[in-house]
Amino acid sequence: MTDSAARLANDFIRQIIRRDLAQGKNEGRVITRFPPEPNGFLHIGHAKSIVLNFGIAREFAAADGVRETRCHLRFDDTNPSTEDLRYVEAIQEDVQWLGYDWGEHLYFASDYFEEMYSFAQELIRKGLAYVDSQSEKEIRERRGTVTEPGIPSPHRGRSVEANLDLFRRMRAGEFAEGEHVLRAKIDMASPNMLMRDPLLYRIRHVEHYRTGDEWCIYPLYDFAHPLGDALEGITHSLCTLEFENNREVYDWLVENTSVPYRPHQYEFARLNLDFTIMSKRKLLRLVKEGDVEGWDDPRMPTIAGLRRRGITPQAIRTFCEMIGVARSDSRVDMGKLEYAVRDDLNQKAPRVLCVLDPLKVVITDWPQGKTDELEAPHYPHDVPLEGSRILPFSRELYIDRDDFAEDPPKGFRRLVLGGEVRLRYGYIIRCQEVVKDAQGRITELRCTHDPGSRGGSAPDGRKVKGTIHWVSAAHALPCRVRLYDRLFTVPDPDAAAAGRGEDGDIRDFLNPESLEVKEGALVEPSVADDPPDTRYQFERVGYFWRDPVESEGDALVFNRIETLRDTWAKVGTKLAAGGVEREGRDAPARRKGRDGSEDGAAGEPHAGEPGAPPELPPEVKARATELESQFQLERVDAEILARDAEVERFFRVAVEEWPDGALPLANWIINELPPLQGDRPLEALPFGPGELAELVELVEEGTISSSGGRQALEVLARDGGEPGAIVERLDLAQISDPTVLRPIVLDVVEAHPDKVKAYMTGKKGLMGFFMGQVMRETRGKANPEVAKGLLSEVLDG
RNA sequence: UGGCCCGUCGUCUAAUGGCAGGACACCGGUCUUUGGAACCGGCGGUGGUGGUUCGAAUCCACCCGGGCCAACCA
Repeated sequence: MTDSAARLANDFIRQIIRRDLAQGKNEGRVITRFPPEPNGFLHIGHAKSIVLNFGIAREFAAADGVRETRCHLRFDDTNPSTEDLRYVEAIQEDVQWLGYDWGEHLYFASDYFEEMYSFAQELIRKGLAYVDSQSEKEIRERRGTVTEPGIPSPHRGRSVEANLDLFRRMRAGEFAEGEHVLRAKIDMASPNMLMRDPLLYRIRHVEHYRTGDEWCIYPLYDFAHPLGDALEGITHSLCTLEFENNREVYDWLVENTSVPYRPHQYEFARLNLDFTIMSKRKLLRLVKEGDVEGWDDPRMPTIAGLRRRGITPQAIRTFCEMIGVARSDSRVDMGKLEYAVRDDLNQKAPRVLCVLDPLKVVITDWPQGKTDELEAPHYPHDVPLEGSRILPFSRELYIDRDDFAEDPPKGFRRLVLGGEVRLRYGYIIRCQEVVKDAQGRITELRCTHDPGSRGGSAPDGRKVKGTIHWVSAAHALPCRVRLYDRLFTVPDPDAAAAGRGEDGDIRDFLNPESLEVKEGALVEPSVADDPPDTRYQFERVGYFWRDPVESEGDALVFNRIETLRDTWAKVGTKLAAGGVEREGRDAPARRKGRDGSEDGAAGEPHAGEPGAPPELPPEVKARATELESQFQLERVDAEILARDAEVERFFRVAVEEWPDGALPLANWIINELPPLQGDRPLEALPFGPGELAELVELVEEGTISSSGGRQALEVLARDGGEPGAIVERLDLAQISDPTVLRPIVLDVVEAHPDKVKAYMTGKKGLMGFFMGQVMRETRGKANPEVAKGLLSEVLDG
């Protein structure tokens, strides 16, 4: 597998969509949405969501059984005090720049205010919402805590008429902010805090950037979001993990209002990237406090920042596909983004020469005033693009200061006194003399050249290890180069700040060296003719492009998009670590690895001790003891059965049906039933203890295999029925006859000669593979002992 | 602490009861007029303990660790 990106993504969300499609849900529609709040700029975490949502719409358009796919852009603008048109515009620009198109499906939650108002009235009429007139503080205090239930509002019992009237007057502007709110009437004792009568509407006498002063009541997220989704016919509403608890409210709302569609919410892990932050609020603060130059500062993780830095939309999309989509909290290594950026630019960036820190080189045997025009290709041999430019070569040149060493570290392949080096596309030169100023600083190198090496190849075929970049002093263009590094000094600034307690501040972990400006850099003259948005590789240095903001007019200001991989810098770091006083080029500039992670974990707590059994209510314990002695069950099993009276009853009735089957019945009830049960109560199952007993007995007596038993149980749990009949209908009778099984076993073995060889040479784990094949062939009907015996007979000789 | 969710190489992510695989990173090598790219090879993982099963990363129980929830934010 050389191209992982080519492999179609199959994350859990796409699996759900495929499943829904296969089951004919939503009439073959796959409709997603990206729902930003216009209260800040989008960042790379949003890019993950954009690529997911728009990517799904694009991808599934061609899938089987699909009638329609699309992805909406919906502004979730229900909070007038933080939102602004300027953000709406910036967000649209960012989404488009990333390469996505919402077509005509641009929506605003604020466009639904009237409809939402009607849904609120509907809830009131159904007795499912009420106007609460407690103060904000009272509401908060009476919500209870995670361990204690809340206290119902004294206004919870208001009549439908009173609620309707009050709500109408809220809208009419008769009340001040905070005087009343509209609340859903759900459950003040719910273990899910969000279900404790969530607020639906609040009064805000604030002008909304779109609806002006048309409204003075505004819906809250929990109310507006599901309704917006439903109104737009969203089928799969994808959001991040922190909204997990909100799903219960979401479902409650779409089930209790007469919305046209029934959308479903699925949550995935938001993106966390090392050495940066993703909170819009915190990013806004960096902007406001001047820590960065704006939302589009190239150090920012914002789309605008990445764009200004020079990163391409393709690189961001690739990155998003590389990191995948899952449900576990994660933190992605910067290296992954860097890889995506380099991989993209390597394929398209023309190569040019630029000297960041110039050191003068005089070619003493080069005639004064003579200029040689060298043709240099824009791309290396392995990039399939054409193009070249002219590189002027003259007596006075500049090279980068760290491409010369008076006292070279081991392995140094660049210029040294008395040594040779190749000037890229130019000549091989030899350093004859080092000129220093009064302070001992090197000011000039005096070199001679090999006239026969024009273009860089030695006429006599001698090996010149080093090749360095250079510019001609008389022709080079002065420029400013901005080198960016990570914004923070620690991988997880939020955690680091939190680790400092109350007054922890992420700004304490800002990297003071996140921007280094090279004022006196010199770039080859050819760049003057290029389009201003050209992304270059400055050979041996990194990828750069002209800063679109600072490069007004002729000013040449370059941003470093990304460094090149630099194995020499790594050697330098290692040498330094080994106590050798040497530094590779740039070595200290980039901190690799997870330094700064502070507090080394001392004294890991030990996991896995058996641990005291959970403290059960005495009554449960007593019933467990009873079960334990009555049926000779293991204590743990007895307790599991006793924990739920309904489960215990189920078990007891089943045992009545089959008195000898207590143990297997307990096993099946404990281990096999729960996953099939889902969230249905036992009583809601389409079968009872009698059927289970019958089924388990069929397994125990060998009529069907345990695998067959599980298959039958699946059917039983789904459709109900009579076990014997199911076994009959599905043809699940166990195959224990060796004469029947043997040919199947032989077939399986013959079909996999390579596996057999591997097995013979010791890979015994393959027995599971062969068993699996036999089971597959027999649809789980093979008697495992017999099959295994046969297999072992064949394979082990 | 109540509820919900999540634990797979250093990192991200597959395997949906049947061979623990890929990517990034790292290490070594080949090649090289970029210490780039490419290519080849290597290192390295199912949090723990029990149980169910012929077979468990996957199902069950407990433990450990992590996340989210007590805004009139989203």
